[in-house]
Amino acid sequence: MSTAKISPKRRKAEPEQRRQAILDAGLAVFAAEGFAAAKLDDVAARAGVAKGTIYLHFRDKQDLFEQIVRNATAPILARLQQAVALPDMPIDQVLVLLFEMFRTEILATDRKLIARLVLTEGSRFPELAEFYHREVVAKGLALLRRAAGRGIARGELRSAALERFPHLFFAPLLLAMMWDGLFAKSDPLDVEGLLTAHRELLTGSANPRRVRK
Amino acid sequence: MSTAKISPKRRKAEPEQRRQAILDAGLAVFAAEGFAAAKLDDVAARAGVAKGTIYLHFRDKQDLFEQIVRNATAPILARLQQAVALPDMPIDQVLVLLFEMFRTEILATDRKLIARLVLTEGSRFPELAEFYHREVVAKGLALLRRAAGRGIARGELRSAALERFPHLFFAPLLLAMMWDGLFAKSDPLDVEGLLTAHRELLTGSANPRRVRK
Amino acid sequence: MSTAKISPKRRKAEPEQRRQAILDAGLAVFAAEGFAAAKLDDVAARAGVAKGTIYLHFRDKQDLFEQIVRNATAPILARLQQAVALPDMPIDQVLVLLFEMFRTEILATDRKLIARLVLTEGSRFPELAEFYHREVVAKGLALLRRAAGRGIARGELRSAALERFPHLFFAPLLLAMMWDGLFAKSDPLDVEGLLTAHRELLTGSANPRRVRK
Amino acid sequence: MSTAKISPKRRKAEPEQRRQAILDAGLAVFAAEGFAAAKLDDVAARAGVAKGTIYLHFRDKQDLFEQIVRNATAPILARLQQAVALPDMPIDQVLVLLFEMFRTEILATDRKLIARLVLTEGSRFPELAEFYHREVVAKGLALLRRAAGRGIARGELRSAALERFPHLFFAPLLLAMMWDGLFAKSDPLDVEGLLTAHRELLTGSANPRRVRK
DNA sequence: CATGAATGAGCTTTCATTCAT
DNA sequence: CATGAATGAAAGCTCATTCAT
Repeated sequence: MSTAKISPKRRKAEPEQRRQAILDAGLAVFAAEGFAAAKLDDVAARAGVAKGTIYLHFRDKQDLFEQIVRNATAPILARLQQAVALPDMPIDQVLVLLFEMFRTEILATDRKLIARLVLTEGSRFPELAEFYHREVVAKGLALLRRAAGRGIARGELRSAALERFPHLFFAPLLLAMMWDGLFAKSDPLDVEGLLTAHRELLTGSANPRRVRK
Repeated sequence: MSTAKISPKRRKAEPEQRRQAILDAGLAVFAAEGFAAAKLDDVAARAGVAKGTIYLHFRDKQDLFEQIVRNATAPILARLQQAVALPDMPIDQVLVLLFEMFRTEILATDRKLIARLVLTEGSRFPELAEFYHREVVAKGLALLRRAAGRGIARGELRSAALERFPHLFFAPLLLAMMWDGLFAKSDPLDVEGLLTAHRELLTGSANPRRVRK
Repeated sequence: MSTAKISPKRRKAEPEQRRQAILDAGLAVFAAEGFAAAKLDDVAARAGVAKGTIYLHFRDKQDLFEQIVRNATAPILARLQQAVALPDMPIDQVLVLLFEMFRTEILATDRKLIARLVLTEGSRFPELAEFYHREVVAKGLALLRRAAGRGIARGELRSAALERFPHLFFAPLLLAMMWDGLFAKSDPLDVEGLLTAHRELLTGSANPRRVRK
Repeated sequence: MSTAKISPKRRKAEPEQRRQAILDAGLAVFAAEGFAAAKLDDVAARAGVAKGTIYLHFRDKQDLFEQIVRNATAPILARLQQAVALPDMPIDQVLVLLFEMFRTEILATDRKLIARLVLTEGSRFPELAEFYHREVVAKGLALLRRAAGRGIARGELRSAALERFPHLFFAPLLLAMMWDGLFAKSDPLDVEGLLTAHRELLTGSANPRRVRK
């Protein structure tokens, strides 16, 4: 009775699951080896499928790579939408939220690998880089540019420069993302401390709450 | 015997020139293609030597790659030494100097390619990453940590966090380095503006000198 | 039970129709690509069946190929039987009939593709070549050998050689069959003219009827 | 002493010899298996080189195939030139010469394989077919068209049709070339007899010498 | 019977590395 | 030292064949 139910479901559900398994395996392998050195044999093995199966879902190695990145964009965008929809709040709280979101939703997940792949391989895939810029980077910058504008209007931010260069909000996030996997072994980075310090700098003469602690 | 006289100096000098030509060509090719996709054929062609000649100077492809990075470290270190040896000066001036140095000595030169290679390939070469961290990153951080300490002592910096996380000085430099080659085409970055804005944030309520100018 | 009634004939007829559709599709694909380069995917698509269906009717790719050729033999044999059964007539009329039959029944139909396939792939399928020789080639030669014998006896053919080498009747047909598809684009062949000229040569001092026209 | 001489020669002479070895091996393998089924592994093994060596001389499999055919054209052309340069002689002698040349220079050599390859694979390589038509077929036809014209003028040939369709001279050669390798095993063909009979037909009221025998 | 997703052996092609000259 | 032809392991991709549904 149980098998009678499981079996039909497994067969029906599998196509998309298989595709996802390949995407997941591909991400792991591409992240570990880089695009050029990644072996589709390894991807297949890790996904638990035969080599040929990859080609039922993806045109070729490059297509798989691009689908991995494109596929991971949707959830990030969803997070950004949430952030955009937040009620107006002090810039300091916005940053606390954003940095926390970054730590839990990006750094602690596979999405960190996606972002790193874009950074490390993007220059060899111009269309992909452009896609990522358009869908993720530009939107994130716009979001923070607006928040910065409001913060400046309210007098919460001293420097107008943040509206012109919202990149400055993100630079330490980028650094944190790259540090790990490069220098983490010899010199681990206290990401929480880094981001707290970053907030201090951005929001002015130190964060009283933090400082007192 | 006659040939030995015709070009005694050239014969002596050439091996080292050849080595350097290979290093230069290798940097260009590795930077353009990444380690795995780089072809030693291309390196040899670009260096104007035969493919076999590479193996007279380097054990294998990986050794060439590591030598390229290690070889480029010395000049960067020299710059850092200069910076360390500078007389004590206001933190603002230190930053102006450092950011200018970064723009002219790194961003505008091949050293930018070296740094990018470390960032993009470093995780596959742990020893190399460790070497780079020890020789360049750690020293740069220490330098700025000291400068930050002095700045705080003098009241030029509001936030003590910069002494704990001198990384924050560098994060926008990292961003500038990666932006180019990824998103430059669709959204060029005003690096000078970015770094000026960054200084404003670091040194407090806007940069009066800049503003007046 | 209800389905059994809805289309009792269709259900019975379909299997054979399907088989024929696969044979037709296979001929087209094998003729266009050759045996080795032909893809069963293409055959299935062209036949409007699933790939697996091919294996319900044929053991494997090679079996399909052989069945295609064997299957096409029957109609050719029927034509040959007709020709054999013809009343005794002047050799010239026999040739007119035969060449016309060749043009309309072979050259203008898919059977041209069959013959070409035997010529181009036969050496890799010895049994098939032997089958084709036994069933078609040998019979055709025998037919013409008899006709030649009668023509010589009647003084319609000058050369006894045609009885020993009835192949000479067929050689231009072979040439016509191969020319097309090889050189037709740069140098189209007037098959009717060729066969008429051929008859002139075979039947002696020009064909008076043709010449006068 | 002997090795001292052999060694330098072997190294210098080899490049072109190697290329030729690959061409020869390729012809054998392509002729035996057809283009699509031929394995470059087999070509390399038969040529006594490593697989990669093929790619030092030929762009890819198709290039190797085309070079094999193109490479074999020169000697055939040379033979044709000789034939063209022959002094004017009775058409019967021309045919004796030509057919003999065909038997010894084509049928008995690897060039037979070349011609067969063009026939069996030409339709998949239109440029190659066109090349072969232009360089070999058209020239051969022109040669015989001239000879036919002279023969007709002299009254040695009864039918003017041969000038319009010199193809008729060649058709039995084509048949002989294809017969072998297809039906030779079950029904060997007496090529000499066939060509003699063909000459009888072409040159008129039988060949007295042959007939008496 | 029919389907078509899945398989994996097998093929072409590349390229780091070697070595005779 | 320098060369570059040769090597052959390794990787991407294809497609005949199978089999659960």
